[in-house]
Amino acid sequence: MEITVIAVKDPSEALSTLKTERNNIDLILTDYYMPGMNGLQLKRQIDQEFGNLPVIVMSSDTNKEQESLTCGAMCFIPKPIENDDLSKIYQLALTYKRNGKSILYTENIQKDKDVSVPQQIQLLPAQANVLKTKKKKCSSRSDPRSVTSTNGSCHSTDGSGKDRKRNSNGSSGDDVESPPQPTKKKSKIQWSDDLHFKFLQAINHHGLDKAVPKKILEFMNTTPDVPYLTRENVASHLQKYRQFLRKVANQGLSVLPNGGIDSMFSQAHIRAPYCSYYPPSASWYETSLNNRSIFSKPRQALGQSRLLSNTREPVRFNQSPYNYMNRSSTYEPRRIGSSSSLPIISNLNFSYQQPSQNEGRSFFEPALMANKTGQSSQVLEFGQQGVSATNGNNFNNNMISSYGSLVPNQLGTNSYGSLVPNQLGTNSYGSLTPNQPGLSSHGSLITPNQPGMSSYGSLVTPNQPGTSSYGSLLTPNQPGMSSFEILNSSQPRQTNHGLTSNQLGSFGNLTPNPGLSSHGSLAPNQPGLSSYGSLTPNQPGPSQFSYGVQSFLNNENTSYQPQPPANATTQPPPEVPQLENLNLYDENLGSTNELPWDISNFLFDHNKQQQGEAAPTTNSDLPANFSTELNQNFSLEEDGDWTFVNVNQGHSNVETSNTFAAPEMTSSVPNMNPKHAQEQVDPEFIDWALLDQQDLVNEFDFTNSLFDNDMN
DNA sequence: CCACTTATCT
DNA sequence: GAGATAAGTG
Repeated sequence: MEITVIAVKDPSEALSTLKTERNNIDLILTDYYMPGMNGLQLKRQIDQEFGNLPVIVMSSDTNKEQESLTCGAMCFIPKPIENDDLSKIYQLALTYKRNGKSILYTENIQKDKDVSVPQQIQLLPAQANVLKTKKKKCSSRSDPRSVTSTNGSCHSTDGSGKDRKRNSNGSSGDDVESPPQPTKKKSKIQWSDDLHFKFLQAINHHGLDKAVPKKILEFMNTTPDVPYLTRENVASHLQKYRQFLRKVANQGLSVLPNGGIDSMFSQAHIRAPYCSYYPPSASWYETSLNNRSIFSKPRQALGQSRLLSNTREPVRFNQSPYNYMNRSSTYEPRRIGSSSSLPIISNLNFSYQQPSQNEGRSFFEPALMANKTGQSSQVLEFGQQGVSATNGNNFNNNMISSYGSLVPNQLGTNSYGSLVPNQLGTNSYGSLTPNQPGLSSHGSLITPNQPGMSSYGSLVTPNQPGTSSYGSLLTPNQPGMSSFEILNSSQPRQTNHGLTSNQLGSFGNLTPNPGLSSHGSLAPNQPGLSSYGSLTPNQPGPSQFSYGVQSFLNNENTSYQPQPPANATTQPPPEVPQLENLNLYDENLGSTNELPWDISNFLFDHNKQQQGEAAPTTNSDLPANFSTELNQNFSLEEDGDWTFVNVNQGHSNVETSNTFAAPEMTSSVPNMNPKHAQEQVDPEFIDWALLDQQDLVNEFDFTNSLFDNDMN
């Protein structure tokens, strides 16, 4: 039999030749490296356009052998080609020609004793699989060559097996003639983080609902270095991924080991690349909200700060107990990081040399700080933006959690506050370095989190489309997402609980937000708006009122009595802010005036007497069993290294002369949800500001006192 | 038949 | 448990 060789100069010509000569071509011999596309890409293209044709890949780069075989090359021939090889290629071609250019060449070759396969030429296991597939499908295609003589019979399952799954032992009469197994086992696709990341990118690109295997595969193939994947590979992975999402959606973060992120710590890490995507489930979302005081104070929780400060102010870590005014954050059972136990200290990998006495605290001594202060660094506190703003020292709270290893964490373990990159496959908490693709980022400093990931408290982390942003500093989150505690502005139509102005309701921002009410912002809000507990006076304007502005810029009187604009004719009467003014945006509910969180966790009655009346003199204090309760909450041993402190022990009123008197405590908890029964609470008597001011009480001194007391 | 999802197997 | 593969579906 005669064999004709058609030589072409490049892949595109090969393809065009195939178009016209498809029926006359039985075997393709290609180089690996070629202009335009490599040999495997060419093969892929051929597969798509012309069906399976045996392709032999040649290259001097023997590193490409494995890839070639994995990608379905018939065999790989290292260059330089030897005479021997040529003859074998010839034999192969001849064999195929003889048997028709069906894909079913594998067994034929092996049967054909004449044909000896060169050593480097390894039969691709996949061929056997293709063979099986073809068999099962009982092809009725008209092309006679698609069915070989050796395997012409279609073993129909005659419909009876329709509702039956396959047997565990597939040999029950299935294979009329089971093909010889290839010598090499088909290698499994390893969904590495990198690969999964690309998978996520594809999902992201198409949208989760529209991402189907084929589209995903196409998208992934646009990026170089993606190993050859079949649609089935992707489909399988997609199935697993969806299973994961479902699980997370159903259970929220409880899907994580032992019910919380911090428990992951002791788990070392979450396995499975699937774990790198947390859809903002309802509970998670709610949890986030619960974590913030609507009243005031840019503060605790995610979203840090220090890097924005050019001061040398020592970094302070974890002011969690300080957060006592925000009961919901510490008592909130589902709050991220507080839901179960704290990390086990023995898991921490500190590598820290204690500095000499006069070295002072530095950014690099998180471990020491944590231990010395007893401020048991909590995972939940990934990098705060601190309330030290009250002292004009903005951003000097911790931005990394207190588990600040100075050495790289171990492979496969999560990274908390490390200064070095965490390892592949691990999540990153408060690290200074970027986390790895496909992983969530919690409080990292310079961690651009990856697509498909939510961003928690990262510093310069532009989070990706379709993800929510929690507490990031420079993180413009994407349209349609809510933004919590971020530093810069979020996108329109979002609620922003952050540091910068957003378009909608603003809580605890550092900058003014236009057009909306402002709670606890550090900067004045815009004219015509109400202001709650901001640090600066809100703007003069007709319908604004400012509650409890703890301004260090202006005197407090004016903070309660903002000056009308020059062109104002009359001073507007004070106006009690209404919750209706809040323009909350909930991802699920859309715009809503209803507070989406349960405020019953707030234990204090924030009513105060009346506007202008003398403030109550009772300092609010923590419940007597507060620390104990917390420690129990977190399964801490009372006398262990990890303990909560009662923050009120930390400072004295002398140091904090600007301490505001606490509101009178009553047993009633005001129901601040207007849609619920409001009962007898006169809105005019609600002074939200007091809470703020209590909250904002000289944190600087407080922190110092902690350090001073505890470091000796 | 194809591509997708789901079920099952390895 | 990850990934492959068969079965079911439109």
